[in-house]
Amino acid sequence: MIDPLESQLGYQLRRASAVMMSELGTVMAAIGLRPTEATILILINANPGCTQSNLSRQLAIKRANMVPLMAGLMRRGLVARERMDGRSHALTLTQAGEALLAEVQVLVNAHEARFLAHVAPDRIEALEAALKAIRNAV
Amino acid sequence: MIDPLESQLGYQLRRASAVMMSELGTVMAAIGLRPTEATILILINANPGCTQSNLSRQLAIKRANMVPLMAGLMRRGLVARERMDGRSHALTLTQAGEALLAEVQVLVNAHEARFLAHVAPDRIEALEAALKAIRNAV
DNA sequence: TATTGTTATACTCTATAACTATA
DNA sequence: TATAGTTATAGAGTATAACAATA
Repeated sequence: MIDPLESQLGYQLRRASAVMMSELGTVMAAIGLRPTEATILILINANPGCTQSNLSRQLAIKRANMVPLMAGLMRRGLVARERMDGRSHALTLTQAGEALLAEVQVLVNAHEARFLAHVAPDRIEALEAALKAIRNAV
Repeated sequence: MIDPLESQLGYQLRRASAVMMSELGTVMAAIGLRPTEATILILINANPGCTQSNLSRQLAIKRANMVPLMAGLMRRGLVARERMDGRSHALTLTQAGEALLAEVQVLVNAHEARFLAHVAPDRIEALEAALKAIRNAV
């Protein structure tokens, strides 16, 4: 089959991203997390005391969509929150959350390494720079 | 906010892809197509007489999900199909489909160029090679 | 007035199972 | 037995509008 999409950057980006996301989904399912939930744990750990709105802006997830995500993480005892100023809450990882984050980091690092192994080392810097440029193009 | 995700390839890939896809969605909406519908027109044009299953494999879209997509394109008179062997149909673009495809190509080319303009020329080859490598890593 | 968190809702994309009819 | 097309359905992810409480 002739495929003109092979030479389209946007399409190739979409397919490459889908491959990595799907694989990450499988990997994360082993510890009961979805990729998005894992990114939330990573961000709270790096920014203890941050709010849901902070996360939502950083991850480009609408505030409304953060609600069920956070509820799930709190229900599972991975994240705790404490009232800050009446309308916002400071988020932190619980001990269980920190323990799970350690597993997340191992899995994510292995996942990244697995894919980067297929990219020529002298192209990795260009790949990362190009992705940032595309993200900031708008 | 400290963001460890900035250094993660998979996450950057996802965000870059989301930016381009969202932008393409806006661009394509001007001619009443979603990005996926546009890719179908492109592939049928490059492979007249192909079947739904051919497209589904090439685009990594499940057969079941092709049904409403194709139904929509046929209802709008962009794609025609003709019985081949009783269980499969040969797909072709109608005249209206070809006319719309011409618009698609103009928009897609402009869209690609707009983003590639932000990537250093000597990195584009590395980017494309890396994306292919990632796609084929599984 | 603007922001935080929330509810409700809807739309797209994706996934599976099961059916029919054909090969 | 395998394939093409289909139906129905369920799960994610994402989008908007609107609300209460607070700043």
